[in-house]
Amino acid sequence: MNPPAPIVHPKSGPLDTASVLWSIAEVERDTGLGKDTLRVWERRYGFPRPSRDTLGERQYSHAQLLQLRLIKRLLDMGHRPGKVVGLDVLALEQLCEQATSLPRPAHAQLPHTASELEAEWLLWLQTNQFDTLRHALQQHIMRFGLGPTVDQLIAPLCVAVGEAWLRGDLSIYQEHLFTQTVQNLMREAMGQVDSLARGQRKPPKVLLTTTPSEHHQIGLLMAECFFTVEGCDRLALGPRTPVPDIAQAAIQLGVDIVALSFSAHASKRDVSDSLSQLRDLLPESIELWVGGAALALQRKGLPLGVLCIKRASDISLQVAGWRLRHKS
Amino acid sequence: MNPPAPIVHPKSGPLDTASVLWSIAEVERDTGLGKDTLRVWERRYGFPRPSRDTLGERQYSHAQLLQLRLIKRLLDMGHRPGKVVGLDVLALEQLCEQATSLPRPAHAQLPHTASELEAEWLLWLQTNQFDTLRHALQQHIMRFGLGPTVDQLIAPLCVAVGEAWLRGDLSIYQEHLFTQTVQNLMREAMGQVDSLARGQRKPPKVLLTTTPSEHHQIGLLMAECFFTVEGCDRLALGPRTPVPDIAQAAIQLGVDIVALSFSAHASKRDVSDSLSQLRDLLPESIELWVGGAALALQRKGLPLGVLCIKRASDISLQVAGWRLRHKS
DNA sequence: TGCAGATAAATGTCTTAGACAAATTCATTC
DNA sequence: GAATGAATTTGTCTAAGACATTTATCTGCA
Repeated sequence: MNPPAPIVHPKSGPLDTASVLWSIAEVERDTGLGKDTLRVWERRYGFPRPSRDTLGERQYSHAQLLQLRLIKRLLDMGHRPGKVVGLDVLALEQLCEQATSLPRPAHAQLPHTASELEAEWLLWLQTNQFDTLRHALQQHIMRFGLGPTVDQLIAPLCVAVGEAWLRGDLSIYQEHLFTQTVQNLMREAMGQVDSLARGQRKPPKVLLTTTPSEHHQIGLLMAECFFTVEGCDRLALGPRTPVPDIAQAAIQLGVDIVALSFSAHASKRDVSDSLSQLRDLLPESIELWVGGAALALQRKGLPLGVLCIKRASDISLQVAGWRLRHKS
Repeated sequence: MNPPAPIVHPKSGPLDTASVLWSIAEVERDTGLGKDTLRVWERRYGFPRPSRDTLGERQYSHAQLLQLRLIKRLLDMGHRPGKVVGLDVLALEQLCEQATSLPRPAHAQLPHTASELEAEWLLWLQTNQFDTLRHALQQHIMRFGLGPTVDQLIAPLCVAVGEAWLRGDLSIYQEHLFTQTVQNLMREAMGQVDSLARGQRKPPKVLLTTTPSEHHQIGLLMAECFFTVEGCDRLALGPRTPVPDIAQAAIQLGVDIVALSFSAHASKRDVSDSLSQLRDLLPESIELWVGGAALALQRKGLPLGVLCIKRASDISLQVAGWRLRHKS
């Protein structure tokens, strides 16, 4: 019904990914760039200029798809379409590396246990040793605790996996398996913390979810981990709840805090619109906390009454602050 | 970037859901009907005919949205647009009830423990007693086992929740919380089964996932439960893996079976295209099993070499059959 | 130098109407 | 009944144009 997509199907030809052609609907799904956007870029910037089939419909080459992925990544990092859509692959890759090498110093501040081992962890993924990864992560949790593991190991690993995928060092299914492994692990760990607490949950009561355009759940789970180790009462709605329904849920369930997560793929517009709408719908007594890799969060211009969490580990501090404020 | 959606925002007016207007992008997200489809229906059938703002852009009323949801449900059940898009709400509701009352006898064949208690379970959801629900489900698993619980309790409950949402008896956040509760429970139960087995996993090795247009994961988890109780070696990719990557994963990971799940919202085109493409990409030695509520699966016309699972519980039988075939 | 405000450029999404392949239904014939 | 062929239905693609909104640049003032 929705995006059925005329699948270009290499019946019995060479099965190399390089020779496959992509329809506009498939490119939209793969890159997250809307059909209208793709067409208007072609009109304005002359890229991408796909070939046409007998019907006159666009057929994107694999090279164009890769270039579009690269462009999307750069847009998510804050570049403007007019500056990057016209460039060739080489220039794009330079820009990308230039940017990924910058945030390193920020990470270097922490005990860089992970940062050095990172290559080894990635190797496990590349060789499909997911059980090894799982055990290593479990051990890390036991040794350093859930919070530090999420903050210093899982979060940087997610970034590294994303970059490896972009470089082509990791295939999509490996990224999926990584995500599933990590998610299950976090859920399991939280379950253990809960069973230790024997149902004793302290305030604040927190509602966790994402907006409908945000599919990624892993940031939310990382946040939930920190709320869990603080012993908070949590209600996880999972991803993709419509904004009015988030507000309804928060009010009817009587929560103290609504926590949202935005990945790097979130559009600035969606972030600010959702936040201001939600802030309006919620009573003042309910706080709105938001975090994630989205660029829109790092700029100023967030609506008033929205607390931006820069690092997941800051949640512990903020929870302590909340409890202090509600001591009475 | 992608579907930023001009959010219609009732700044300080009456906050009733009934008075809110919806943009075409929001209607697309809510109903799953594409923008192009909505516009072409208006042109052809005269419905929905939304009002326009000062810019000339479509503003759908809440009543129109509800009617579109109803229509989408009927389409998913196999009705044709030309027959249902022109009808009024009353006729639509009659059609809907007429259809939902039919499949009951099929369910009545089983021990209808659940069917009678269903109202009580739904009441827990409506009153937000999710812990009660959770405990009751856990108890049910302990008493009757994971397989029977999934087959006779969880699956019908999912259907009942979907219908309750359509009737307006359940809000979206309650449906989300239900889904999360059930998903966590199934994952937990599978974890327990695994820990009992101490890593001993027998063939067949199964890869579980959905296609990119299929967001729903719960059917997949139900399937995974049955593979788990059979002691199979499982690899869960989570939802939304591109078809070529499913094939790549299956080959590189050396699985015996690829298991896909399609919810009722899946379009026929997507189902058949994905299945035939995947069947082509996979070697014959890897079996392709598919199940779910999608209508396309119940009709004949599935590609050769695809095994359609009518009920989740059939998985146990099929696994036994597979093992018999691979005895040598 | 730094900050406010106005102007100009950029950008994504919506609009229109037409076209056509693929799927489905209906009528006809064996 | 089952199968063949014609007619209808249906979703998605195409085109260029329009415009609100956001971002960048320039200007003036402290």
